[in-house]
Amino acid sequence: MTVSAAPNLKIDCSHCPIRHRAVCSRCTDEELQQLNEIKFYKSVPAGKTIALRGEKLDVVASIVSGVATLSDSTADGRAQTVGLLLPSDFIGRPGRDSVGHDITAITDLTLCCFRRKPFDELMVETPHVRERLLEMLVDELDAARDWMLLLGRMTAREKIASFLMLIVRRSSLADKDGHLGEAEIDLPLSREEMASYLGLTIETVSRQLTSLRKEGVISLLGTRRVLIPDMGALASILGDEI
Amino acid sequence: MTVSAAPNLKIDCSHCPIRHRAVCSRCTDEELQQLNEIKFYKSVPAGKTIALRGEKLDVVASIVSGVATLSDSTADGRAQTVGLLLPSDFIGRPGRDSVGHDITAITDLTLCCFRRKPFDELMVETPHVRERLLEMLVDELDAARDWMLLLGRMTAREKIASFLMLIVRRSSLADKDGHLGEAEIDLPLSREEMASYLGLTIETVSRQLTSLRKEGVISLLGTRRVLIPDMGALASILGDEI
DNA sequence: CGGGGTATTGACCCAAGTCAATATCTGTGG
DNA sequence: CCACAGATATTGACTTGGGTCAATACCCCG
Repeated sequence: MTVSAAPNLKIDCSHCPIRHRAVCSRCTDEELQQLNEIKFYKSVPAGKTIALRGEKLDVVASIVSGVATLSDSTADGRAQTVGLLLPSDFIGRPGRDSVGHDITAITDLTLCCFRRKPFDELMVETPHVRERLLEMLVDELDAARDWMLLLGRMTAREKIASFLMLIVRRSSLADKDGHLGEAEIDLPLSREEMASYLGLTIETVSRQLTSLRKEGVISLLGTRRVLIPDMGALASILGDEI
Repeated sequence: MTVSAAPNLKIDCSHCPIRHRAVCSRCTDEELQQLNEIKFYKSVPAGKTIALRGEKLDVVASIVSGVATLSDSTADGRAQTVGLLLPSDFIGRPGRDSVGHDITAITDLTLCCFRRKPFDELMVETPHVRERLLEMLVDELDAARDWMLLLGRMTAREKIASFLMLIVRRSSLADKDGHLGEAEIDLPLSREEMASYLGLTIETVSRQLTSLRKEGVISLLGTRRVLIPDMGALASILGDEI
């Protein structure tokens, strides 16, 4: 899944799989050329902590492939995943040189990195990057708030259904909707990671998946692959009647 | 608490109580003058819905005084407050002309408003506004994610303690810290609104406040006023040992 | 001083957590 | 290719924190 064993090999932006969604999506060919000159790829192995809350991080990056999480935890160690970073998502907070939450590679990652200084300079000159970053930030804020509804008010069953729908939505790389018939997805997270993201325990995640399977809402093809024969049935769990 | 019965009376920016925290806090005198020309005040009565999710809103605003909330709800009506808007906070999403979540005035509000179009134009010209808005957005995203930890992992007791500490932090207008001895605050929210913000029910909020009172961690002076004789005791509920 | 909203308190219940026992994958070395 | 070990996932039995339902109490404000 990673682009190459040679970590610093650049692929041309025009062939980049996240070209149309990432922070560079609005750029002209000329602007892409500028980005191309300062970018560098980096591979991160699964499980690696990229940065801890408060640490300095003098690179920003787009996720080209793989999955990372943002997480926070209480003083006694209870952990909550507060953000899921999928391909095209951006790592780094504009205007801040430290990270707000722990960043962890869940799978092997390929990152398209920029040193903060040249990136910030470039942001001043190329409004297309600046505007897209602002837009992505606003989207993330909305998504975080939507997730607050899930964490604060939804039942375990609704949380699982919401998560499956999120993965369906994000796993079709193009944003063509549809998704009203059948869908088949690979879960990017283990049961433990799902539990952390949904504010549940492993056992409850497992039980709810089993229960949805027994009701025929989903089929489990191995432990990570899920077939959803009817997205409408899943949506109706959230009361979104068709 | 509102500035005036005449809603459109402008006060001069240099005397504005939120001058040093709001979106205009970085502005030079000259830039303030520009803002001053296009701003207008508006009063909103307590309880009024300012906008519903998805609605167009062609003004943006800073809260000068009063409290508003952002909220979201499930199809069957369970509601979660996803953001608390206090004086100096900003209403409106840059680059979007619709709102992402329901906005409600909790108390009477005084807003410092700008029509979106002239504000957007001004943002292009005055980097100080643009940068401050970006910074505020990043802060809001961090705060939303911190709240996800509260909603997903904290006990009712910890939620209440966190909320009280948040109000202590925000109610001292200046950001001088300290807050390790005594503090006395006015709760800006009713029990119901607190419950909505904390992902609890009214009854649980009430019971936890009673329990903290019985233990001497807080004193309730009437229903809205809280005396905290020792902030350290409150902080230790979150495991933040001194 | 009475009435509607707001808050507290009590009794009971249940969804999800905890603890514990298997079961099932996955990868490694014989 | 199989056996084995460690990690991951499932399932069961039991507990519990916080929800629900219901009865007061409180508190402004006309």
